[in-house]
Amino acid sequence: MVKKRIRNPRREESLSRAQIVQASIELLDINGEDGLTFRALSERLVTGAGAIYGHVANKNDLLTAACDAIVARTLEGCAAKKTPKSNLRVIALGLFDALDAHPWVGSALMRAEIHRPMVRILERVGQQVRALGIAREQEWATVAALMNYIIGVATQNAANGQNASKRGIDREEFLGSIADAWLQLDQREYPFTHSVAELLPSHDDRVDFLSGIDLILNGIDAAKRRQR
Amino acid sequence: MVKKRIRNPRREESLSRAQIVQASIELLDINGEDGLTFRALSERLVTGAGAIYGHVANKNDLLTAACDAIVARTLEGCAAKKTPKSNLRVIALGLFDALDAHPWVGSALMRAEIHRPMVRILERVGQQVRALGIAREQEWATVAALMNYIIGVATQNAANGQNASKRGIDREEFLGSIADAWLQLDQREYPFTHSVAELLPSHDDRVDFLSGIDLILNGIDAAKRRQR
DNA sequence: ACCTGAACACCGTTCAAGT
DNA sequence: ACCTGAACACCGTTCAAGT
Repeated sequence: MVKKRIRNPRREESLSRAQIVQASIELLDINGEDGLTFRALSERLVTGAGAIYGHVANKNDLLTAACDAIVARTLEGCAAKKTPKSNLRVIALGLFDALDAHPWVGSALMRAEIHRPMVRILERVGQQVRALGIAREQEWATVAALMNYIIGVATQNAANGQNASKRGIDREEFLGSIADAWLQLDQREYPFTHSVAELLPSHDDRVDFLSGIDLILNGIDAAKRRQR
Repeated sequence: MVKKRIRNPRREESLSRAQIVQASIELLDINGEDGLTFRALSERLVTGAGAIYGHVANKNDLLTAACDAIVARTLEGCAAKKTPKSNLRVIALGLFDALDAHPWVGSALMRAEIHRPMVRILERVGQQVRALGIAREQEWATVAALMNYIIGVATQNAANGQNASKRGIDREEFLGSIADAWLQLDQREYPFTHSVAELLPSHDDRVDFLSGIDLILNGIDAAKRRQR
């Protein structure tokens, strides 16, 4: 008896890159970084794994595109309508919340090279820093300080939330377990870590995040004062 | 004819975790992040792949341990003997150079959770920030700003160097290719990015890195002045 | 007790075959 | 021209078999 291979019929409408990117975002939101595989993706799109390669160069390209879509949407929602400082706070908080909602974006953003999504953030932050009117030689370092602070702290915060929910506990409980680990370290070797361990579980992430932004903005003011 | 399975003789001295971590560092230095596989590692250690699991929980544990070894060695070389500000500069530059020499450390450091290597850096930076004598409520944000700046910028710099050498060009040429890509963006949508593109290839990474550190330290001074 | 290495259940990516 | 899906060359991890 000959086995008859039954091949699924050809899909009627062709795939689009936007469709693929949107499905990727959904998979990443549901299952995190590991949730994005070509098998899961082709199943969700009801197509063959190979078909995706017609619209996307490889997995890294796909992850970058998904990340870029989130960043673009987020920044669109942050109109620059007030003072530069207040605009910077709005951008920072917008990204903070976006990374919290899509925890995989943080690590995608930090993956090597200065990709398109990074350039979007660079441009938005850079415009506002320039509007502050500081010396050109200081601009680059200032923008770098702000961007790294925003992305670094927001990514860490998102990872904390994700780790907590993965273990079925809330953020405070999760931070408490980290604090416990810190308190087990040798007190003489780790005095600073010991002393901040107690504060860790109860601190308000968004408030602390914003006060760090203000700290850097104060540094900018100090630099401006000095150059006069 | 019966095939006689020839099994390699049992290794005489047992494996140690330190040996495994050192071999991992060597693989990572040679071939980057992808260079670390259990097959390559067991070949280098002349053992079976499974044997490694007696000393290491999984691949992530192994990568963290390798990263931790580099960070620990680096910080040991940064004795805190002068003023807090100057100590912070020494620590920052030490990490900058270590990540440049081992480009895989940056991404390992940024991988989720606040691991041991991160705590080492937290402690060193925290001690010096505390010595600056700022208000306790500001400490956390200050330390976060410094740590994220140091790790973020150093990681980006290391990735640039690695990407350049991977493509057989030098750092300046590589940054030049990024600048070209930036100049292709719509000038009206990306005015800031356009205006800094020219400066990108020629800027001195270490000098810019240090001036960012000073910017944050200035913010600390400003905060201190305000609280008096 | 600890190592050995085949086996397992996955990956990303390719490409002949189909429509 | 574009999709389909088996095949390929890898992974990390496990575990029966060996010493």
